[in-house]
Order: sequence, then C-alpha cells, then structure tokens
Amino acid sequence: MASRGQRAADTASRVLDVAERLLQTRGYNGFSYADVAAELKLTKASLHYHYASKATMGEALITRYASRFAAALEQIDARPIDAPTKLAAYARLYAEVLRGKRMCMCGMLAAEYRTLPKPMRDAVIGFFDDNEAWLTNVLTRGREDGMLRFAGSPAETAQMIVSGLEGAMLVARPYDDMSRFQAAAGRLLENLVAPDPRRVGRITSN
Amino acid sequence: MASRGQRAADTASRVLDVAERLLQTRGYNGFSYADVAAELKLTKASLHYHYASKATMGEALITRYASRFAAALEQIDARPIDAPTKLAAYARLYAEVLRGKRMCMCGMLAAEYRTLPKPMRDAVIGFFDDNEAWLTNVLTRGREDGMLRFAGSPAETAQMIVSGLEGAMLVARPYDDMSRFQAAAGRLLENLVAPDPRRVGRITSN
DNA sequence: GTCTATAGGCAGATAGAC
DNA sequence: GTCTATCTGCCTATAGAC
Repeated sequence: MASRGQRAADTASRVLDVAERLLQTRGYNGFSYADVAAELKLTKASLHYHYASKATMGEALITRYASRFAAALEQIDARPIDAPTKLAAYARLYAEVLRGKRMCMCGMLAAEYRTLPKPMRDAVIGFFDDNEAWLTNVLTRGREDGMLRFAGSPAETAQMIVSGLEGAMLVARPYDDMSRFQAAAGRLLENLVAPDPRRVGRITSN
Repeated sequence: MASRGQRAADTASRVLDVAERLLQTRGYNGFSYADVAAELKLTKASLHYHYASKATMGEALITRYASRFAAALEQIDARPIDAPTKLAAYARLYAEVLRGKRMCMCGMLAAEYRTLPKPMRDAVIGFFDDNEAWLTNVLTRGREDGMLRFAGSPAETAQMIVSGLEGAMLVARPYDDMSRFQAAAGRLLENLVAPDPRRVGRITSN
C-alpha cells in the first residue's frame, strides 16, 4: 500500500528530533515550545496539536530515546563478541552521544529530577534499570567465563559503570573535551578486564 | 568595632542559603527569585537589592560553594593521614552533600552549562580544576610512597575520580538511595589502593 | 533594607478559523 | 494539521516611597 512511506519524517517525529537535541544540550527546563517551533518554522499551537503538553512531549522523548538505546543493546548482543568487547561497545554508545555535544538524556533528566512530572520520573528510572539489567547480565557471564574480574556483585558493578559513564559525560561537556571522557571511561572499564588472556580491542575507539 | 556580630546570619547570606538549596535540588533553571523570596518572607524586589540579577546571585553561589569546598580540602590536608584515607575523606564530602538530598552544585551546573552566563561557566570550570589539582597532588604523593597504585597519570586519575563521584551522585538521587552512591564510590576508590599494606579505614563511613 | 507597584517579556496552553 | 489570536500566569528586573 504505501500512501507516502517515510521519505520525510513526519512532523511529530521531527518535533521530537529538535526537542531531543534541545533537551540533551540545555535541559528540560532550558527549552520551550517557542524554541522548537521557531526551528521548525511552525507555531506553538501546532506543536500542541502533536503533543498536548510539555510533559507529554517529555514522556515521548524518553520513550523514544530508551527504545533506541535498547535496540542498540540488542545489536551488541547480536554480535559474537566477548564480555570486555561488549563493555567497550557499551561505552562507545555514550561516546557517540557526547561527540554530538549532548548529555545522555536521562543523565540530564536525573539532574532535574525533582522538577519533573511523575510519568517522566518513572521513565528515567526505567532507563537506568534497563541499562543496569543489561550490564548485570554481561558482567555475570563475563565473570563466569573468566573474561572479567571484579569485586562485589554484578549488579553493584553495573551501577558503578552507569554512574561512572554518566559522570564522565557530565564533566567532559563543560570542557568540550572528548578525551576527558575517553580517559575516564577507559580507566573505569580496564579495571574489570581479567589480566590473563590476550586482549583484543581498546576500550574506546576514535 | 563589633556593632552586631554574626548572631543571626545577615540577609545576604540567608538568601544564598535558600538559593543554594534550591539550586542543588532543582537546578539553576528550576528555581526563581519568587521561590527564594517566599521562603524568606521577603519580596522579590528585596532580593534584587542584595543580588542585582540572577546571574550575579549565581556567581556568588558558586564562589561561596567553592570556597567552602576548598576549606574542607585544607582541613583534610591538615590531618596526618595517608593518601587512601584522604581519598576516603574526599568521597565523604560528596556523600554528605548527597545525604542532604542535594546534587553537587557544580555537577548540577555542568548539566545546565550551555544555558549559563559566561561568568558562571568560568566558575564551574574553576571548581573542577581546583578539585582535580588537589586530587592530583594526593595521587602523586600516594603513588610515590606506595600507598596508591593506578595506571595512567595522576591528572587523568583525578579526572576519573571527580567524574565518577559526580556521576554516582547524579544517578543515586533519582533513586533517593545513599547506598547506590556508597557502592559506586567505594568500588571506584578501592581500585586505587595498593594491596600490600594493612588498610585502616573504610572508603566511606556511615 | 524593605516595601508596593509595575513594566515588559516569555512560559505553557486553548479556542476556533481555515 | 496548521494557523491567528488570545489567555493566564510567571519570569527577571526597575522605579520610587518609606
């Protein structure tokens, strides 16, 4: 059938594209409907047709972001790679966000957490939970087959990785310096890799 | 001299006290003069007498916060303790902020960095630079006398510590869970302590 | 120093024409 | 779907009386 396909993304998703960038660079309380509308050459009223309230738009933003992230994690799982390489690929997801001069959306929202409407809060928590669950799985298997070595539980270690990478993004952004992130992320993960076998790839590319 | 002493803090500093808490919990773009005025039972106009603009108030907030932090670091240096214990004391400074359900002021401002006036941006960078300089010194001496062991430069490791602790606060706050911070911070620092000598204190208290 | 009053602008949101 | 027009409320900031 067809009708029109997806040649040009529909307005609703282009709205999210612009709002997403503003959210990740300026924060939820740092951009307005007027900002998004101006960039798309629409009116504020038109935006309200697509997203009745800013809170609704915020929920849609997190949902889409979390879905993309989840898809990226599935992509990593689809590749036949060992645990250390999976962790490196995971860190690379963060590096790519930072390369676009953006903060992780949910890291940004974590800072503003107390100002967010409840549905957005829950979605932020859900994002971190999902990430930690994935990491916990990788860490558990990696330790089992001897590729990883770390003290404490896999769940605790997953929390440390998530918060370590979020913090590395947070601090690197004011300096506008990717190498700060690379150094912190690399140091964070290299402590987890068992020293025995010959390692293949670097923790972070570029 | 004398006149009145400091019995009740003067209005200017009580303004900063309230604004500081709002900034650390809601972010710079998440509170207003009206919020501060209401809490102190003053009018917005009175606040403008003490701080002509919100940007001016913001600068004063960072300056005072950074001074306090610097004083706390001097306190640590005044004690006759080894490098691992200094690092533990450093992490405890962050833990105390988090216990008050606050984010590190400059971590919060790092998230909102792109929306800040230039003087505030510079002050945020200065805070991180000072912290990393202090840590770099501790790390350098600690490695020299064999109490610490880490790969990479002291400066890089200092960056990892700062960003790791900032991230641990950032993520722990939505969960309102101190133990998340304690776990991440503890894991972060224990990788730096040389295994040889008998260790004394835990990384974080409480 | 603190107030009342107000300016001038921008926020999120709605009504209703096209 | 997008528009014009408008509402209400909050924002930062200022003028000027007390």
